[in-house]
Parts: sequence; structure tokens; C-alpha cells
Amino acid sequence: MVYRRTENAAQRLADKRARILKAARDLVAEGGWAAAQMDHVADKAGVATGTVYRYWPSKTELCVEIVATVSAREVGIVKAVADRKSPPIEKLSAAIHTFASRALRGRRLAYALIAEPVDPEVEAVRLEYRAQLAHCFDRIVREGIMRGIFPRLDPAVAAACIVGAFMEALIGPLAPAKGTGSRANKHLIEQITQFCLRASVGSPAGKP
Amino acid sequence: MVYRRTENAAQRLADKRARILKAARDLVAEGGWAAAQMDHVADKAGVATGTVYRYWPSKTELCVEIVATVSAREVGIVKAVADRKSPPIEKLSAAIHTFASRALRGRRLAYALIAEPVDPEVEAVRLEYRAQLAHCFDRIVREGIMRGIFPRLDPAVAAACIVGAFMEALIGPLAPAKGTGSRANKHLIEQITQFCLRASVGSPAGKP
DNA sequence: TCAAGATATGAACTGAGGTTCACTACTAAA
DNA sequence: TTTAGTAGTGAACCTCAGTTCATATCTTGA
Repeated sequence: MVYRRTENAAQRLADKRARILKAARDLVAEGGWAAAQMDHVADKAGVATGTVYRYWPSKTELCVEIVATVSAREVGIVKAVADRKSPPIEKLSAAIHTFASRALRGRRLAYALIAEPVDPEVEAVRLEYRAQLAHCFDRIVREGIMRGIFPRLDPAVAAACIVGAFMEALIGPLAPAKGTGSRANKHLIEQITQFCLRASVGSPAGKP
Repeated sequence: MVYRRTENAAQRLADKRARILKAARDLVAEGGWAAAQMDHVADKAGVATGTVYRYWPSKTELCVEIVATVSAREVGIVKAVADRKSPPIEKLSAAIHTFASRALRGRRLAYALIAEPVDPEVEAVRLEYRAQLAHCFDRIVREGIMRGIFPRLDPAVAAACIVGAFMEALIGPLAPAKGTGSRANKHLIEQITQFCLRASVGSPAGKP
């Protein structure tokens, strides 16, 4: 046997996989999926093209992993907000606010994950992400209706509208891209939150 | 000179261009941009691949024309609603309703035009379309605010939210695709309209 | 019917990007 | 210091889709 056959072997392999994954993720964050060409990924990771294929079986699987890891994190955060014991209105506000500020920090990546189509296999994971995100809002809306706080709207449609609204306003091509200042971002997030709250509750932040 | 050099010559050319354009548009409507490969377009139009290039200089220009013609029609319709002399609330409701029912009729095409990215040149036209669509809503919201009917929301953000909301709920991948029945569609459109109205006005259809 | 230009054809070309593989360089046990 | 096995390399390969062009076919005025 050669090379150390210790627990480190597996560790080293995982590290390298992660390094390549990070390189690819960074490229997507900079220029979307189009920027994540395999030779660029290799360059960014500081290895040769062929080496990438020692750690990832195909570009598709690499992309799937990017979507899976990043979206698991984001959904987890929003889900945590939805699981709180506070009133639905507060939860809705917090969930939108949380997601929005995080998405704004990495607009390009958020856009790639949410809106930019890719090949079918990656697309499937991406849609799962969107569905989970919508599901978080669906639950909040249901709770609000059950408690008689929200009007009788269709929770599924409302959830889709909420996701669509902040996606478009935040990271969509119509989003006011100029206002990259933190002040402008704050305003943007507040406006979006108000919009969605008013749509769900009938008045912003529960103040009628 | 050969072939009739009458006013018909130009007409025949225009007809053929249009026939190819329609073939391409139909393909996009069926399977999105990916389905609009040049040889498929040629097949659909009943000509050879090379013939397509006698009438269209490149795939890009063909796609640009698809986006331009279809979106000009849709924006025109929504704009007409926004230009009416009726109260902002009614206009907003009508604009969403109009756009939504039309988009539902051709979901795949609407999705391709609104959400599916393509190559940069086509993208530019596509963004112009979205911007014009948002602009219609921007104007309605502004008018509502000026008249003191709508709360003081940022019209640009609200417009983006409205467009995003109904896009996502109507034709986005999260849209309830199963409910293709006209009853389900009616419900969907109503819910979306209510959502956006409540968000802008504070109560659905102006009934507080 | 014929000539000449217009129109149509589709096989071949081209470039981009994902993938492979014969080869080199390295590591560590013997 | 071998040496067997592992990691790394990058040029070559393959596929796919857009584009071209030499050739064939058609149309109309003479």
C-alpha cells in the first residue's frame, strides 16, 4: 500500500472535493452558471481540467451539489424563522427580511439558484429549493388564517406570490441594481416586506 | 429579370419570413427556447435548414423578433388598461386580470418570454419587455398614491413585486400546473389579483 | 422551349465546451 | 533505493448546434 492509509486519506479527498466545489460556487456567484465552465473551475481551484474529474464525476453532479448545499443552508434559515413560536405576522416579516438581506449579499448567486435555468438534473434540485422556500411561507400563511389573523386567501397561491414578489424585486433583472448602497438595500427590503405583509394581512406590519 | 418583379415580390418575402417566424414561435411555445433549434424550425416551417438563413440572418435575430413581436402585443394590451380613465384600483385589478388570463393561455411561451434566460442579445429585448410591463404597474401605483387611495409605497418596488408575484404564481415552476381546468385557472387568477390588490391598497378589490 | 437569375437544399463545416486517457510525478512501504 | 500504487496533467476527443455553400430546382420573360 502506498500513501498514508489512515483516516486522513478520506479527509484529504473530501477537502479537495470541497475546494473544487468552492471554486465552482465562487464562479457561479460571480457570473452565473455560464461562468462555471470546467476548465475555469479547474483554473480557479488551481488544478488541471482532468483533476476535477477525479473528484467529481461530471459537471452536472458538481452543479447539483452547489445548489443542494447552498439552498439547504438558506432554506434552513428561513425554516427556523417559520418554526418560531411568535405570531404569524412577525414570522412572515422576519422570514422575508431574513431571506432578503441574505440574498442581497450575494445577488448573482441567489439569482442563479432561484431564477436561472440550467440542465434538467440541476433544475430538479433547484425547483425543490424553490418549493421548500414557498412551503415555509405556505405554513406561515396557513397558521395566520387558522388563527383568524390573515384573510381567507389560498395559502399555496399566496406563498408563490410572496416568493415571486421578493425574488423579482430583490434579484430579478428589474431589481433596482443601482442602489447597492446599504441604505438603498435597507429601503428595498423594507418596501418588499411591507408589500408582502399588506398582501397577506391587509396592513403593513400589523399596523392597520 | 426573373420572377415577377411586382409589389408581390416583397410580399412573398415577408410572408415567408413570417411563416418561419411563426414556426419558431410555435416551437418556443411548446418547449421553450431549447426546442427552437434551427433545423427544427426549418422542419416546422416545411423548408430546409439553409432556407431559414435566406430569410433570417441568424438564430439570434429570429429569437429577438419573436420576443419583440409577442411582447409588444402583450405590453400594448396591459398599457391600454393602464391608460383607461377608471379608478386606479379597478385599473390595477383589470391589468393583472388581463395579463394573467392571457399568460395562462400560453404558459410555456409566457414563461419563455418572461423568465427563461437566453443569449445576451435576446436577453436585452426580454428585459425591455419586463421593464415595460413593470412600468405599466408603476404608473397605476403612482396614480393611486397621488390620489391618496394607495398607501405610500415605493412605486418601483411595488411594480416589481406585482410583476414577480403574478409571474411566479402563474407561470413559474411553482405554479400549480395541475389545475389546468378553467375553474382552477379562474381561482388562481382571482387569488393573485386579490393578493396584489391587498398589497397595494390594503384590502381586496377596494372592499375594506 | 430555353436561358438566366432567383430560390431551395442539406451535407459539410465550425467553434464551444464537456469528457477522456496515455502519460508524468509523486509518495511511502519494503 | 527501489517500486507499486496513487494523484495530477493537459492535449486530444466527442458531441451538439449554428452556420455556410456548392449544387439542384424552379420561375418567368423571350
